[in-house]
Amino acid sequence: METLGQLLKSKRELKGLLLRQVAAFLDIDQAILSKIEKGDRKPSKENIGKLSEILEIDREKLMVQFLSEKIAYELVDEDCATQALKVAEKKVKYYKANNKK
Amino acid sequence: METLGQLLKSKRELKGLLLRQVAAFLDIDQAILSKIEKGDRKPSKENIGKLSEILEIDREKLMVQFLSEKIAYELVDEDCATQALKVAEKKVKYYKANNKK
DNA sequence: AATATATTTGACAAATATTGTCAAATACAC
DNA sequence: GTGTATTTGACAATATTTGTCAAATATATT
Repeated sequence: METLGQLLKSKRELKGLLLRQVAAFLDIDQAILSKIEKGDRKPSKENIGKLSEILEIDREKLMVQFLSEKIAYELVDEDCATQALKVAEKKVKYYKANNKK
Repeated sequence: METLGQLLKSKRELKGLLLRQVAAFLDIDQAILSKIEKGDRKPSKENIGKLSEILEIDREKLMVQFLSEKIAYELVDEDCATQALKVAEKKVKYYKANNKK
């Protein structure tokens, strides 16, 4: 299963861009971008936006990758992970329906 | 929709326990427990275990409440929340199937 | 193999966030 | 009113995240 980092790296290489170049565009140190690709650091939301631009990846697709990976990582050690996700889905729907502001 | 804090508070009151008593059992300051019930602070995993004991709530039920609330809170502002949850579910299943160790 | 360039890694500091402690403020019962 | 329970906010102590940098490693070119 492809990780966010792997996706970013393969797209970057496809475009023939260097870490240095992409990092400059994101305005971060290239060490951080390297770690993001390696999965050692999480990108910020701002990073995601910029990455979707420069690598021409659909923003929403990237965001889903990012969020789902974060959540899955948080839950991987929990026995009741799947159940928690189902309940979370209900809660999100409930909040969104009611808490509009 | 009932929050984790509301569940904890109603169970505590049902048992006629004071914040002070429950907090002592959890070995935390009662101010923290009050905030947990109010939803201002998150309980630790250890807290959850102790709470399930003293309030006689099924541990897994409490854990699901806790985790799902945390996740829902993280996602509530995201447009693609539901999609992210579905992908997260796949990832969790994938990790669990493969990463056994 | 030697050089040049790209990437990765680790150590560390700076900035943020979380957590615990305490006392004062508020609410509630009698 | 008094007494007790709960809530709140300020603050310190801790832990986590984030950024910076240089050295180590890998990769490509000649």
